[in-house]
Amino acid sequence: MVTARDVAERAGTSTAVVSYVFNNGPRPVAPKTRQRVLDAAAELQYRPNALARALSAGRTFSIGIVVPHIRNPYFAALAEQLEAGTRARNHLLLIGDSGGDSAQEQSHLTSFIERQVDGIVLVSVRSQPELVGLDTAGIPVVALHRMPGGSRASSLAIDSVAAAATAAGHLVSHGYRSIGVLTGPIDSPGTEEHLIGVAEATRGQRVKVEHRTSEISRYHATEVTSSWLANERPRAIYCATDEQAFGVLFAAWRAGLSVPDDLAVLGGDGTAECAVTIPPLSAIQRPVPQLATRSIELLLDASPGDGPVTITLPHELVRRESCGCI
Amino acid sequence: MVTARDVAERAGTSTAVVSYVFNNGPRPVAPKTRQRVLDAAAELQYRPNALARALSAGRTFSIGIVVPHIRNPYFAALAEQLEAGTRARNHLLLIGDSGGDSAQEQSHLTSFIERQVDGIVLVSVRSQPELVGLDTAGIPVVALHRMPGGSRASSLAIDSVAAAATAAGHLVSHGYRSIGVLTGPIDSPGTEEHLIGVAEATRGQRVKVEHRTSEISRYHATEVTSSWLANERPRAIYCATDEQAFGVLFAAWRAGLSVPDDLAVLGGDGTAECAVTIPPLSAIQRPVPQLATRSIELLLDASPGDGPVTITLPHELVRRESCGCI
DNA sequence: TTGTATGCGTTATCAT
DNA sequence: ATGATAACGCATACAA
Repeated sequence: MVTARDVAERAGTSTAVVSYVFNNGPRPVAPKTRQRVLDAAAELQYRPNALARALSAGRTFSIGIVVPHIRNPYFAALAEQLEAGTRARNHLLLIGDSGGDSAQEQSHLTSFIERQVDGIVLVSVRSQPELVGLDTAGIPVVALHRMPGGSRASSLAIDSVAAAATAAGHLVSHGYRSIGVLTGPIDSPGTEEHLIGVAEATRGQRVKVEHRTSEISRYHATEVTSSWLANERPRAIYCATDEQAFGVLFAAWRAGLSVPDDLAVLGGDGTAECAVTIPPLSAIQRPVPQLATRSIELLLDASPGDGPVTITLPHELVRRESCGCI
Repeated sequence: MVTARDVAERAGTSTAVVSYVFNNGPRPVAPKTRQRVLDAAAELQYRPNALARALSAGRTFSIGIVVPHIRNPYFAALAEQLEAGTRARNHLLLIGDSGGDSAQEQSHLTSFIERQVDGIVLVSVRSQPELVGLDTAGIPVVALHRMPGGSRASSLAIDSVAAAATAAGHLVSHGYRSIGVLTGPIDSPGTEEHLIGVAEATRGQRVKVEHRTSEISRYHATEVTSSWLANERPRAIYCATDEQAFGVLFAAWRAGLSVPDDLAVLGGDGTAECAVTIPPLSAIQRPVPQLATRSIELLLDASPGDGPVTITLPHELVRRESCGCI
């Protein structure tokens, strides 16, 4: 490995000057000296050691994100946006996949603490994440869903109750009188909100609501839906996530049902993939770009003093063919 | 931050002993002392600083992967497997998304060098990646596609020529006499091999072969395919990647064409998603688990001395409905 | 078995 | 403007 010392020797100067050159400060360097350093560095292919730099400077220029499943298009989109955003600010994004498992989630968080990330974006599998160690480590956290009161983490999310109400309301306005709701496991973040929202929108509407859960996987959603459709099936299904909606679409096709004529379907994330499903999927759209941008701002621009904040972002209903709109 | 020194003080011992305890060596520690250290560490919620550890030990326990597009299910699957594999070996996986851009790819590689990763898995956007700096940094690299001769990187891949031949041969065996081939950009890794393989399999078969390219994106593939289908369309299309095949499926549906009756489709990755597309997608299947496992072995278990290796893994044709098999 | 002291590569303070 | 040097937190060779 070639170090600042090697560069200094070759340039006939000291390591301090090498550091000044590569950081544009904090001390000025004579143009001639600077050039000698740059030349020496180029010839030696010198790359500053980010570890040493971080150890000395006290920040790593990295942030971490933990998601339940990186193959879920919504989380992949989130990771993609976050990566772009962090890169634009010269930071590295560390991605942790919890596989929907609480212990693995904690293990990633611990790993991030050990690696001294400057901040963490969290999509927890638990509705009441523990966040053990994060506060004592002094690492800021922003969760992309509601957090229980008194939490040390900031929260940046859409209003899931309102979103579910929007979705259910839209299905009702299509005239569908029996609505199915497919969410993730009972204790996963958002499930309760979705149910409340749907209840609100259908109250006094003479609409039958039925609730099912599946893992947040298109494959498991397909399984669950297949048996659902085989019996007394709803006229429309609102899925808490796109991933599950994809599974519903497939199950409907397998069952020989036409979407939206026999069964209307609504997704809950509004990922880009919705535009090319068969048929294109109407969905509640989460503002991924804002989610990413604001997460980064919250993490990187927060003053040490200020506590956790709770921010609600607007959602949108994107109408495509699966609900019967087009 | 709580350091080893804090733990040592509280346990009434030295930092050396704290280190011995946390690393199970290299010196033994008396059970009683050990327990005191463990207790102190627990009470203080001590987490060893991975940066300092890495700086001192000379390895970071991390490996990096650079892929063109993390939202592509094949790369997402790769990342997922790799992450599981590295975690099993107590390493962290750093994921870099090049966005299909050569400069961004290099920028990620540089970032990985600076962060002193122990190894790099590369899926390059270029058929002749430059890998500047990697060799001088002494970081082992394994590419998941063929590399030009004389490269410093190992190569771990299926035989794309044979895979394409398998695919084209299968379509021919279905009796399709006009076959379309949709690959990524001309200079992307594998494109040439695919064309050669298809040519081999169709030689002297009185089969018409037509080649188109698109970005490796389902959306762009949809665009390209739509105009393709509008004119003199092929009876079957073999796509170099699943991502593109998904776009073809959608374009066919949009055009009112039935798959496989009007148009047969074959994918090139064999991701899990193929099982739930409409209709399910037949595809060449890449051995993602082996790709991941062996990459990790190559990077982590290589003796300093041994040079780059070239390994060919077997592929498989998975028959589903899109080609007409079921 | 345990403590002391040095080095890892960088930054930044204090001299010069 | 630049050089010497002390941290940063941990691992380990060397002492005891």
